[in-house]
Amino acid sequence: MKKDVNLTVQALQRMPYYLQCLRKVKENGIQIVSATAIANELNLNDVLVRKDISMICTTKGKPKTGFIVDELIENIEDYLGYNNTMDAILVGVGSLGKALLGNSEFNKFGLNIIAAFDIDEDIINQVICGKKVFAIEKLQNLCERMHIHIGIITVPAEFAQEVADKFVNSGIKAIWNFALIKLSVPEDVLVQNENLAASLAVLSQHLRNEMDENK
Amino acid sequence: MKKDVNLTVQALQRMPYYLQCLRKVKENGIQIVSATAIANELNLNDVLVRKDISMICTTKGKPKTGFIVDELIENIEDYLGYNNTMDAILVGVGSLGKALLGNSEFNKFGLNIIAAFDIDEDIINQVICGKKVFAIEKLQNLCERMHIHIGIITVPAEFAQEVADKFVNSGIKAIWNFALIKLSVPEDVLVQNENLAASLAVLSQHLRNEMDENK
DNA sequence: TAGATTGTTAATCGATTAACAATC
DNA sequence: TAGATTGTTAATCGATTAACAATC
Repeated sequence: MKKDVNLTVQALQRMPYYLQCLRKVKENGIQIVSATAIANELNLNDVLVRKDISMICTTKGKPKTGFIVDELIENIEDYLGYNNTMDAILVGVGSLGKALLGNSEFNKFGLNIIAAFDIDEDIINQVICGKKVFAIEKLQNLCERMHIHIGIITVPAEFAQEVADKFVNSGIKAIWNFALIKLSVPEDVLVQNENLAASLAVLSQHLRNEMDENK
Repeated sequence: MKKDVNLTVQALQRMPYYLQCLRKVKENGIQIVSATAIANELNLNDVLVRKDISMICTTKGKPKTGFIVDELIENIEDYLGYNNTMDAILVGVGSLGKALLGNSEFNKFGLNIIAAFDIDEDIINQVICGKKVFAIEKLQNLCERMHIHIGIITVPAEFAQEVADKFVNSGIKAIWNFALIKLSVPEDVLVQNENLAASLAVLSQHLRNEMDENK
């Protein structure tokens, strides 16, 4: 049974950490855990954890004892869709694209990349990590035929919008964008940006502060 | 000349987008741009853009005209440290690690990965994308000798804490963590998590909403 | 001058945290 | 019962947005 609510992006992003924490707890043979314990482990506020849990879990906690670990795990996995995989395609078989194709971990997170696309004749028709690379022209047909709704963009920034347009025309509703560019898409299509440059900016600022302090 | 302030993480993460936008504007031969124009392009509030700019730029905008594109670009690049590279090392030469080693784009963002480490005998001493792979035992010595302050973790989650501990002992002050685990480190060390599972969670929730609507 | 844009101050909005009664 | 934990309501906090005078 899955709760039909929407979490804020912040709450959603905490979920994988809860899951990681709960699995560790379970490995240690513990069957019941309090929100307070989870909060301490992850450096979060305990009320926040309780609220997040109550948003998506059908289970209620018991005062004094806490929550049943197994039930929490199942509820979160259900909510995150880890138990029924989503099929996706990937465009741009460069070094990053290859890495994503080869990342078997994604299956654990409910993502299954079924095929890749590129414009480079040398790569087309190759099989990389068990996934075939097709010519970009075949994208629309394959997406429609296979009812694919997730597209991953790992092409250079200058081609990303072009790929996004193709995605939209092919019925894709969610785009995982690794190119550093703001894509414009219709309202019902979600773009999740994986912005490595932004992460680097955060690192860089911290490092500069550290260096300044030690001067 | 660089302003010595700290931006919020949110503001910091907008910077690479401003930069991308400004470079595009410059390519079109435009020399002066208004905050309003940038805001429209990136779907942001114009006051927010103005505030972000005023935080890190030494240039002031001129009423009615706007800001000088070249000056904005230079200020942002300076602030983000794109003009003086930071040296970094990477641990875990799996598919993701290889992809990061091979990503020549990082140099543009001021990051220079100078060496990699692994425990796999078959990989040690290999040269991947021009970067040599060393045995993990050599990490501390190399970091101290070369004054490295940035470490990248691309090992499986169960080994990540161990690597982080080694980093801390070797004088690393900023960790870019691709493993899905909350690392515990001293207060002065920053951990920037690249949480691909969290991104997938966002995609998954949106997709479920879309599917439900079309039922 | 008129109008567009800047930059500051105040208001809003939403997420997180604090306080506290209810429960086992 | 006493004490720990839950879950709700109110307060806080910080980021974003609105309002508006200053400027070219």
